[in-house]
Amino acid sequence: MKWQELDAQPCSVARTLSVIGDRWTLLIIRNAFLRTRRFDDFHAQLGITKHVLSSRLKKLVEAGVFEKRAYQEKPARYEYRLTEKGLDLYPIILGLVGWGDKWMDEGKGPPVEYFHKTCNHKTQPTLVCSECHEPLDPREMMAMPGPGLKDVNS
Amino acid sequence: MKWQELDAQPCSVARTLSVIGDRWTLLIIRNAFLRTRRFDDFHAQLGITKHVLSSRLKKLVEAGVFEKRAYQEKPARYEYRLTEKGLDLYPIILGLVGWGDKWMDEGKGPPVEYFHKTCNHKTQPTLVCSECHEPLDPREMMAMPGPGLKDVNS
DNA sequence: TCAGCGGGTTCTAAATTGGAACTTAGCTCG
DNA sequence: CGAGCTAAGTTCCAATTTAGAACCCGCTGA
Repeated sequence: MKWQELDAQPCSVARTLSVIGDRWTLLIIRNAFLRTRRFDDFHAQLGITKHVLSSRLKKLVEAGVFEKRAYQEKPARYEYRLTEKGLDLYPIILGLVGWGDKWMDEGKGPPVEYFHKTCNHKTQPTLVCSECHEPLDPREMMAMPGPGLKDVNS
Repeated sequence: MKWQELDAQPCSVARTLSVIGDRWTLLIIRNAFLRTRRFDDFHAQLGITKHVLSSRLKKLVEAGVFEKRAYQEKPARYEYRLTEKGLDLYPIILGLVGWGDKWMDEGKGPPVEYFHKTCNHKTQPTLVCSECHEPLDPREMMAMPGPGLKDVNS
């Protein structure tokens, strides 16, 4: 399977990965959540080559994750801002953070901690069931074909 | 920055991506959660080349995400099972599913739905604050340096 | 004894990445 | 006036990674 065929699969994981599933993209998005917006800042902070950065930003703008907007004219300068669709990637970033904190911290504790301004506490983001609000365990979940699969295996 | 330097960064996102952050790895893990365990099954289901599959499985076993165990001898046959560390990736997979369901469903509805056996309901996994149990919004969160960062910027 | 299976390895060609140099347009300093 | 600086890229070549197919090995069942 080629990379471009990925978004045609009837699987939300594959479709999501077709947008954000490469080496650099999630690091770019991580920095965007830390308020980085400019080409050169991404370049300097990430150590990514300009070539690759340029192509990823283009792809993410096309995908609707970033919006490219001029923050000045003369000379024209642009910034990249997360759209609503991009902001919705936050749970994925926090999922990555949570796993890294738990399994890759080298015994030193988490490098970054999160504070929830709404309730004024340090928070440990947790994935729960929308119905019973209990934390989810993979062994207690069952995957079933949904409506988006209907016409595929008919 | 090279791929191998990624896990040395004082960032849990980077460290997590050093393990699961490439094209195929998350698809392999997705299928593992759907109970795929054998080399040839991964190969057939994913359309991944054997070369890449072999190298990814090796890497994931080294990282402690999968455990390689013989399920028969004569001839020796192996299966790959998620460890506790691997099972802990579930929130990330569900995060990817959730985003794909919301933004990439092509108007047809989700291809796969999840049923929570504990409470007997179809569920929409949700990321909430561990303290106030409200869903998290990136605009209401603040990232702060944690203990794992101390010695780096001293 | 020979076809088939599970679980790989090896090979070559094509695509992607890294790294450095170059471009473009408008400042700003002397 | 011209030299150098800045932001945001593009172009080029070499090195790495991937795709795809072929091959291998130990064992089995017919």
